[in-house]
Amino acid sequence: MDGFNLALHQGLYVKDPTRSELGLKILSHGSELLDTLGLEHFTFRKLAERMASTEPTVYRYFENKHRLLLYLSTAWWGWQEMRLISGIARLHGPEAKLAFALELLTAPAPETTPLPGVHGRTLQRIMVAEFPKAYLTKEVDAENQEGLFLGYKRFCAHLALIIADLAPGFPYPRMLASTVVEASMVQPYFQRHLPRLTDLPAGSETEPGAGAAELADFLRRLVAGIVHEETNA
Amino acid sequence: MDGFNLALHQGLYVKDPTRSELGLKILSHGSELLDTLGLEHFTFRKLAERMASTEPTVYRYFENKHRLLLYLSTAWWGWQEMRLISGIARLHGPEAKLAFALELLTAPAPETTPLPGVHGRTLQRIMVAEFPKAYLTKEVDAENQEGLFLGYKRFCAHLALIIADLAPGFPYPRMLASTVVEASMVQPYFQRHLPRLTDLPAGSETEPGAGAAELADFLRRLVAGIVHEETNA
DNA sequence: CGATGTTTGATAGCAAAACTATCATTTTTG
DNA sequence: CAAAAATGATAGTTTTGCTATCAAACATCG
Repeated sequence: MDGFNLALHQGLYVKDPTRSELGLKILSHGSELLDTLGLEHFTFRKLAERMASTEPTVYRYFENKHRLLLYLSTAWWGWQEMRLISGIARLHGPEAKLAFALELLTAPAPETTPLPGVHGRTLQRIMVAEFPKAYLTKEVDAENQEGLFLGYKRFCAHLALIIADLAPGFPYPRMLASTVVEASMVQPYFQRHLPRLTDLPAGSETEPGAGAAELADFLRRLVAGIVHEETNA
Repeated sequence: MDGFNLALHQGLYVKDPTRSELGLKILSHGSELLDTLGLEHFTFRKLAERMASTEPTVYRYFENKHRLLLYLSTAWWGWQEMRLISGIARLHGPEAKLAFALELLTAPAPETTPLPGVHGRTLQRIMVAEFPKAYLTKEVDAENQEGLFLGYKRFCAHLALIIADLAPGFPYPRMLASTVVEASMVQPYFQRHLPRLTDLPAGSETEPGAGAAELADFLRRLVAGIVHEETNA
């Protein structure tokens, strides 16, 4: 069963894109084009053109490009959550679980996602470059009320649980979790575009995941350091 | 001398806005409106209307709203850098310097900035909500080449130096510095809009800087923890 | 003081983006 | 086969982003 275990919040779309060929084409071509052009230059008109379809058709599935981004984000974090849960089920001890979570956050994504036709790497690049724009808007409160950020919040909550398990007395598990997750996204971006802001190796364009080990090591130290402080206090 | 010690890169503007009344009006009204509307809804047309001026006039000072954001960002980070340098000059030992830097990053900004008519709090809110959009674009490489991110990079470099001073053997001082700076921006945003992602107190709207102490404490632990690990290794 | 250059305002306009409406077709489904 | 739903085709609106033109106001310099 390669189906959709991900129950995506229905406020994300006008019409469920996973339930028709056309919808799936919007997702696959949409993610490719979004990755290529970036959210600012991406338009439904260009997407329709690329799909040999029309603008109103795209609008029948998604209210606007911002909702499409939210949809892809929720799919991403839902997938990450799923992989986290199934991955740590067989593990014992919070250290191992943390290591697994950091691996998930830092390694190149698998090509095959729960959204057929959408490549994992593409989705991952979109998340790195565009995800903050999903919540840095004036509509954030209304959209949060609608539950459109649940995917991200749940993933962070899982990580916070692992951290709390690791350091029972630590007062900021959720803050540490979201800091780690955000760092796992922004540091690879800095590595590629503003390399003086990071210590990750400037690596060539063609090797994805270069520096993943260093980044995971850094994040592990971040958590381990605080835990150590805590247990010493 | 309350003048402009901040030499802002001239690629940021078409015509230096600090050298005319009109330019200063663009900065003061521009920052207010940007804060109120957010980058997406902010337009030069609305700004001109608010200033009782015209659109082409605004374009004579800034190429587009993205450059205005870059200008305000550079002013912000230049100011922060200035305050950091002058603040730590009288301090001895990296611990005290770090504490000062974290205070700068987490406390509500002073109202008076080097840009007359631009309020510190307004600028700070703009940075929290909009700054990532300054670098999360397809033009980032070209703009970085132009030196338009020097302000941010320099501030982070200073912090990285303090961290390196604190933990000479630590291999990721720049990554830690940018992680701390980014967290100091995003956590207050989460506090207000996505509170389940943080541990900062949900506080009422009217108290700015609520949770600043907790945030600074968290960031201090983040750095101290890694240092501790390092000196133990 | 008068000529010259710069700044601003006023008006206009254009191409693209972000939608929405309508209606004819095709496809699906009961 | 009829009814309903999905898509395509076409067209149109408003807003955004940006440029062009020209005249009035203002500054400055010989």
